[in-house]
Amino acid sequence: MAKYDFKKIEKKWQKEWEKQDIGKAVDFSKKKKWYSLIEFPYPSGQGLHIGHIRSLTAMDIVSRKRRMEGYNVLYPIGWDAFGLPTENYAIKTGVDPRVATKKNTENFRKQLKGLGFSFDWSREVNTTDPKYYKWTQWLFLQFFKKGLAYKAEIDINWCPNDKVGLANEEVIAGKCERCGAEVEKRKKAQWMLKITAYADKLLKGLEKVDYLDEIKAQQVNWIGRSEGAELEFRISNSEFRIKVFTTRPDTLFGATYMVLAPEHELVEKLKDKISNFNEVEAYVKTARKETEEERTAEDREKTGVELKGVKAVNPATGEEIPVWIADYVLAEYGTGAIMAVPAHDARDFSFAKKFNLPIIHVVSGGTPGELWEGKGNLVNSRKFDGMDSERAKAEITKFVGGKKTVNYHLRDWVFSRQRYWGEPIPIIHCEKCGYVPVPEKDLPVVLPPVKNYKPRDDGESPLASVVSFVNVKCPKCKGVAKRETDTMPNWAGSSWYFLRYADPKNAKEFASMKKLKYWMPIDWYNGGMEHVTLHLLYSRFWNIFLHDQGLVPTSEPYRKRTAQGMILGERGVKMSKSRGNAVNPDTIVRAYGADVARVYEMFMGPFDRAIAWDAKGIEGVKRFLRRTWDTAHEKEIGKTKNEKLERLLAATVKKVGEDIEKMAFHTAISSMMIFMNAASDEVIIPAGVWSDFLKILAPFAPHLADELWYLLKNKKSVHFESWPSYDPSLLKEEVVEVVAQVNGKRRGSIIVPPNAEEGAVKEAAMKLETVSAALGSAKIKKVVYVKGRIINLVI
RNA sequence: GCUCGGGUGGCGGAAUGGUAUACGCGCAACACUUAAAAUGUUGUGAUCGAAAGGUCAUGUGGGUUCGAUUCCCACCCCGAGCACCA
Repeated sequence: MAKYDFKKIEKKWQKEWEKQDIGKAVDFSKKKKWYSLIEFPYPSGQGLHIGHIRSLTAMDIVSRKRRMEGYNVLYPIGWDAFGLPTENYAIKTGVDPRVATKKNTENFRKQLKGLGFSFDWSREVNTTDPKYYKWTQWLFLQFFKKGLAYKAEIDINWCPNDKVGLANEEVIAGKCERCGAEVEKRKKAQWMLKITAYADKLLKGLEKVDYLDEIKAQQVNWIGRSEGAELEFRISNSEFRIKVFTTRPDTLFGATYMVLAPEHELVEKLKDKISNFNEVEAYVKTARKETEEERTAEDREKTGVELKGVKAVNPATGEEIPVWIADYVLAEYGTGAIMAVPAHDARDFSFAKKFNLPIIHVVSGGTPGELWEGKGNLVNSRKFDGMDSERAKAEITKFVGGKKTVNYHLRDWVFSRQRYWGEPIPIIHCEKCGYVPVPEKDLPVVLPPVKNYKPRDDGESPLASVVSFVNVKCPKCKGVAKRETDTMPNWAGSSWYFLRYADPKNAKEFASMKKLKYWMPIDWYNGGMEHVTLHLLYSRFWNIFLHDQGLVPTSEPYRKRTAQGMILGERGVKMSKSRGNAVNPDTIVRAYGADVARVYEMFMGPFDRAIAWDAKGIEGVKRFLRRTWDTAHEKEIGKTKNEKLERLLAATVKKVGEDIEKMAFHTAISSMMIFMNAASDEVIIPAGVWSDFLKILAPFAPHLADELWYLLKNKKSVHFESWPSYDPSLLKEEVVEVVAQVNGKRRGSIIVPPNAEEGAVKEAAMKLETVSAALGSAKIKKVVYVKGRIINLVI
């Protein structure tokens, strides 16, 4: 018997599949369509990560099963190739990112092909290809034309040492990742996308999609919808008013002071009235310098300064209350100002304690003088006394002429990067005409070559140094104008790549409506947990927006979204180069083969849970596949009747089919192992049983399954076969073991037909010595009989 | 603090109201071998027992039930995400 030579087999079938184009997705096929998606990888210099295999294998299994079920399947692949690591590599070595990207994608392609994934390679996309990013730019302009892309002064992370604007992920604990210098905030005009305009749609859309609960929860959390009221407070002896947002208008009578964010515009406007303005100014300055890290640190002592000389009037009581500034109030949220109700808000409470501000209890519950954030009936609230707090919210809002409003934690999306390796933002700035979009015929705005990839000392992108790129004619007035030199964040290309897969070669549109109508929405999207907030939210935002413009057929892009757990290093810590515990996929594939690598990664544990790599565990899977090979060669596969095996096969087909849909791949594999263990005990295996087993094994271990399939003298690949069905009557056993219990405790068991009647079973059970011993002379009070399971005698 | 997961043998884990510990790893004994590896067979939660069998075990404490890993209540611990969001 030939040895299981996975190297030879895997190479052979990979070549054969390429020839037969088994991953080919056919546009407009009459078959039902199925679209499986994985997050397209970032082609890093390190090559494929062991974790990629887990996600890609899972969707490969689903895709292969769907093909066998008769679907026309789209399972595409591409490269999310813009981004920092390649750019940093260019800065360090001077290697053109285009060159590095080409090399890296070639390596990734080779690695992925070596794992036998059934991608439609003809639809490969690459976000750094001008033919691709032409449309990323075009899509940005659609946002611009609808007023959803705008420029605003916002804070960026600035490294004073490297003189460079940093991406959030480059700021580690408030310090520059590269040089360790303390990161500062700096104002810079940035392009923004108005995702907040879609907050409600992003929230509502979640109701009709099938995402893992924790994924939905994270999205909901991130959007952070909060219902409340906007109330106005008059400032004494002044025409100014302070607007506040509150979720607790019912506590208005307990508002004993107000707080403005240090950045609040009124601070400057009230300058003349503020007697301690020097102190105030100093506080604002420190607050501005503080890093996000410091400002939001846990258990931080509250700080603040009173605006002396300024009083606000509580609209409910008519009483004057002091106004403070403090950094616990955020300028970007709500109105940037709050009414402080120390008795019923933890933050206001600790602030009031520190600065000796009055605490007035206005909702019953808790102890007066102490914090109470729960509901109750109003007290100390004049005519509202006794009213329950829920109703009082509306009544008091009405009473003081406020209005109901909704606020979101979601912020607009900062869409500018002062970086080289990204899509140039296709905008021209003209003194006369303002921001003018680059005309469609001039797209793409191609990223020009540069000598130095490092952002400039003034914080501008290296593109700002390319004179021929910057200086252009205004498309509108033909006067002198300057090109935008900011590039897009790496989220841009990944916000719509799934649309391009439907029509990847289209030179006239980002994708044709006809093809989008055929393929969208994505039926199943799997990826990492680390992308379920931002990437998922951003791409949903783009899709919903494009749907509103009539450019894509569905509002939500993903019908179903799941996430795999991370693969950790051997002792359960994160895999990393620095820890030296990273497992190299190439080594694994070379030593064990692609099929073992695939099956092992699916067998390790529950798919959605993080799990530690186990060098020993992979041996078990190796044995399983080798045993399958041995069985195929040693046993006679032929004409025979074997009811036991037929029953087991039926149960296995059912289990594997159901488990794939639940992503319970590990139990699917364990049930195939059980079948194999039984099959290897037989001398002759019925050919039909063996064929069906190979079919259900095929999505998991596609190479081995095909090899053994051809061994049976089949002419076409197992991957063109239909997913097997099973005879449900085979699942019914002819005899069953019924456990005999006395008072719920197992005392023995009896073998009976599945439909045996209670009387007969009871009689048989009582004949058991162990049962009669347990019963003794006691009287049976009750009998609980569950057919095929248990009989419980209660005494 | 809030939200979402999770806690079961030496280890990864299975079982979603009905035989707890499937499957795999590890370990032990045996067979094959000059030997080792590989392979195969058998065993493997703890504890008492020569055995038959008993008792105890699914984070902790309570509850519902004939019966709870599974359902309910309270608590403890671990992981992930968010977080001075008014």
